Amino acid sequence: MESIFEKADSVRSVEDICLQIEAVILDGRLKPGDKLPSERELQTQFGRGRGLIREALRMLKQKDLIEIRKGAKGGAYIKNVGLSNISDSLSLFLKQKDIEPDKIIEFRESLDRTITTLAISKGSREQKSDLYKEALAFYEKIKNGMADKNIIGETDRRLNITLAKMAANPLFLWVVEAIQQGFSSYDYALYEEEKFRIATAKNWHDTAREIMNEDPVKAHLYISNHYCLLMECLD
Amino acid sequence: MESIFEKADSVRSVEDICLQIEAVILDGRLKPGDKLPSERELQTQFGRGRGLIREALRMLKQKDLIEIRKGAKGGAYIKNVGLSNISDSLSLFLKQKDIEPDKIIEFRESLDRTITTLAISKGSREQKSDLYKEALAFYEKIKNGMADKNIIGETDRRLNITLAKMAANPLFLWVVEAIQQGFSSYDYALYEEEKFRIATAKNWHDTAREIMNEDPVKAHLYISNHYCLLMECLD
DNA sequence: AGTTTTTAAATGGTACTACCATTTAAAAGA
DNA sequence: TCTTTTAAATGGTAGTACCATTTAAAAACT
Repeated sequence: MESIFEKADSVRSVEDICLQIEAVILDGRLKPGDKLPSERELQTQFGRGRGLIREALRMLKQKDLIEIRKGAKGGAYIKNVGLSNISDSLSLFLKQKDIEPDKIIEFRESLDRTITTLAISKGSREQKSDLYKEALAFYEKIKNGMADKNIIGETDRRLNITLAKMAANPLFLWVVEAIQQGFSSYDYALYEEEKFRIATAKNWHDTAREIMNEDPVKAHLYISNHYCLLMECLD
Repeated sequence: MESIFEKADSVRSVEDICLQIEAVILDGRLKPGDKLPSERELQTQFGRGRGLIREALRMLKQKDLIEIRKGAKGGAYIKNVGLSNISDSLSLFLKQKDIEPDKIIEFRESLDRTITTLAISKGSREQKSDLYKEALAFYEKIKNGMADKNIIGETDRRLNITLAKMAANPLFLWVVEAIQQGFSSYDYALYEEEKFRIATAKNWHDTAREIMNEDPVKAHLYISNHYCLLMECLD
């Protein structure tokens, strides 16, 4: 079989193996969905033992670059680079640093304001009305007593993602996703008591409406209100 | 020796080992600087082969939770959680997604504006005047023909970090550091030609002055100007 | 006694072999 | 043709042996 890799450096073997594999992924020689050679084949291509190959694959998996399947037709498959590992690291970072809730709220609020502004100026009419419909449905459900926390949390999350997508800039989407994984716990608190649950859902509805109306000032007011609620709720 | 770990789950061994080790780090049973038992000792504590232990340690190293040293007194030492792996993942993400420069600029501009606003309202007098002094010195040096690109880049980077610290919120600092690692290249472009180099340094000086004067509106103007220069420069 | 050199122990780095578990696809059987 | 069985490919795990590096203790030398 044709070898796509070179013999690995004798010191820092694992790093070298990782870099070579990363390279073929990044420069497009292997695309998402493609399969790397089997461990035993890589063993011969890199001229290194299987243990080192496995260590390298673990690192790439941790970086979320590959996915490993068992059995025949198994092996390391190239993934679409996602954000899970970043989010993972971030939540680790936040846990260890023990960051205060009000700092998180401050950050998220400013992020939301920026994203909202962008969403209003860049989002399409259709996106805006879709967002509004989703927020309205959410509000209605909550008003009618729907209270499954998992579903509520998931919907809240999806609304945030939808909004971030409207900003038409993947970097904002990245931060939102990273942050969201780190603090779903806080938002869940907001949906614990009925009082906050309804107020928050109504607030989402109001925000989405103002985004549809393309009124950034009012939208920002509702966003502030959202985080006031959250602050109040956390006491 | 007293065992701090339990026998690992027989399926998903590596993940289980990782989780157990992460746990003792996160709940403080082991602090930065402490050493994990040797691979051979972990082998017996987890009741698994050495290969699996090594795979788990690789993952933790990739997460930047531990540092591995060779020789006697070697082993896995707990690290202070940093941002290197996050920045790493981010630049990987950006490379693969091939994000357009103007999206990056848009993101950074809005980030800078927010940070500046916060810096003005939260930063101490002393921090503000320090920032100004640093920006002034930077401007003077560049005017007088100092042109070492490495030093210039480093100074620009430090100014950004200083500003981010004034915002008194570690999350902003995190994003700035992560972004900076990903795109130092763009900023370097700005300091290539003398025309842009001087204009940019002057702009930094103006921005810092307005921050010291606590005038967010003017400061924002200069920030916009900075990114206009960058856009212009990239053509 | 003090300094340098040598040695030994601890530990991570690597290779190799053997076998198990899972998955897929081909072969055999109904 | 459909179902069952079998075999091959591949990742998962264990274990052993040996190398390379680092540290600290022991020995040798002034």
